[in-house]
Amino acid sequence: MLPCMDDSVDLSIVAEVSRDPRATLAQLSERVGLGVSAVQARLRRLESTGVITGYRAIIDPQAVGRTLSAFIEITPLDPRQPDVAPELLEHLDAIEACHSIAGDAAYILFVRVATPRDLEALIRDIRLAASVSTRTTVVLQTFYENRPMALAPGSAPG
Amino acid sequence: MLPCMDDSVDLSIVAEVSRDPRATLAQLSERVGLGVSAVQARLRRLESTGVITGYRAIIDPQAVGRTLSAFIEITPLDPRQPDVAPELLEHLDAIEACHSIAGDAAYILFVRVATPRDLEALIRDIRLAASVSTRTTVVLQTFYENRPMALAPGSAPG
DNA sequence: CCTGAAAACCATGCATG
DNA sequence: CATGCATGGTTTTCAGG
Repeated sequence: MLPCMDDSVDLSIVAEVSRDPRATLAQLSERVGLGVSAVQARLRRLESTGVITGYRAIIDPQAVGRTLSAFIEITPLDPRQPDVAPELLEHLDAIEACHSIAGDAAYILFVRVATPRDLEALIRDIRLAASVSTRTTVVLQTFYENRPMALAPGSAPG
Repeated sequence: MLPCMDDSVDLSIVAEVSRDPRATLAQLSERVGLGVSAVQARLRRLESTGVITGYRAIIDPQAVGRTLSAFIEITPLDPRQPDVAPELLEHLDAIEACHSIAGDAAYILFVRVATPRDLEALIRDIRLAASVSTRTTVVLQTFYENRPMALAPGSAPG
């Protein structure tokens, strides 16, 4: 199933709700120039068809004690084994993202922990849980992240 | 300024609003066991002190035509130059995140584009805008991303 | 700092162009 | 598929503990 959008009004709704998902339907409706009920119906369709897959608050990692973040590239020790590493690691909640990549490693993770010792423990857990070697790159400073997608009209092929 | 939280009620609010920022104050208030007004006041304080820095809708990249994502490591051609690359690249809205890292490269970017040709153009733009060399790792599959932070009580040092 | 209540506002469903 | 209205729920503010 490949979710898809109808027109530029949907695109505007997605752009607005992407930036400010707590806006009221009334606010959205005047920003996109449509009645409240119409906006509500479209928003619900965008949610149920999987264009909008969820909502998040963005939390300052410092404020919740996750001061250290890192990228961890992982490679299965046994190259014949199937691609089960992501499932084997899913329970480790320090892992924020997991992608398979075209490069030296098989996967890359983005993780957040409190201390270097927590990072050490996490790496050990990852190695044990998924039987992989790891290569860790520590983040020194985050300039920006979670930037909302810029959705120019016409940038979405049907 | 280092934002910080008072107690476990704030932590619960952050955890809940992180997972579901469109929940009503009434819903939050029964999840954390406090009156609606108290929850509202705390939520506003968490926002104004920078613990909650914003809200986002999570959009299926496929649905908006961003089918290709990648990590781009960049290194300034002139190692003496100050750390201006992040500002020089900020206008490129295909860039979702920018971190400085401890590793071979100086920075790592996470980017989303529509096509390989767009990626090619983006890499050229990055090289020109910031006078950097690049090393690109294409994402083949995203297993998960944007996972909400798990906030166990007591995991946030004061 | 929390509570509770009054007023303004918003979401929701349905009937209608 | 969009609109406008009625209604029940939600947010907001403020007085009081």
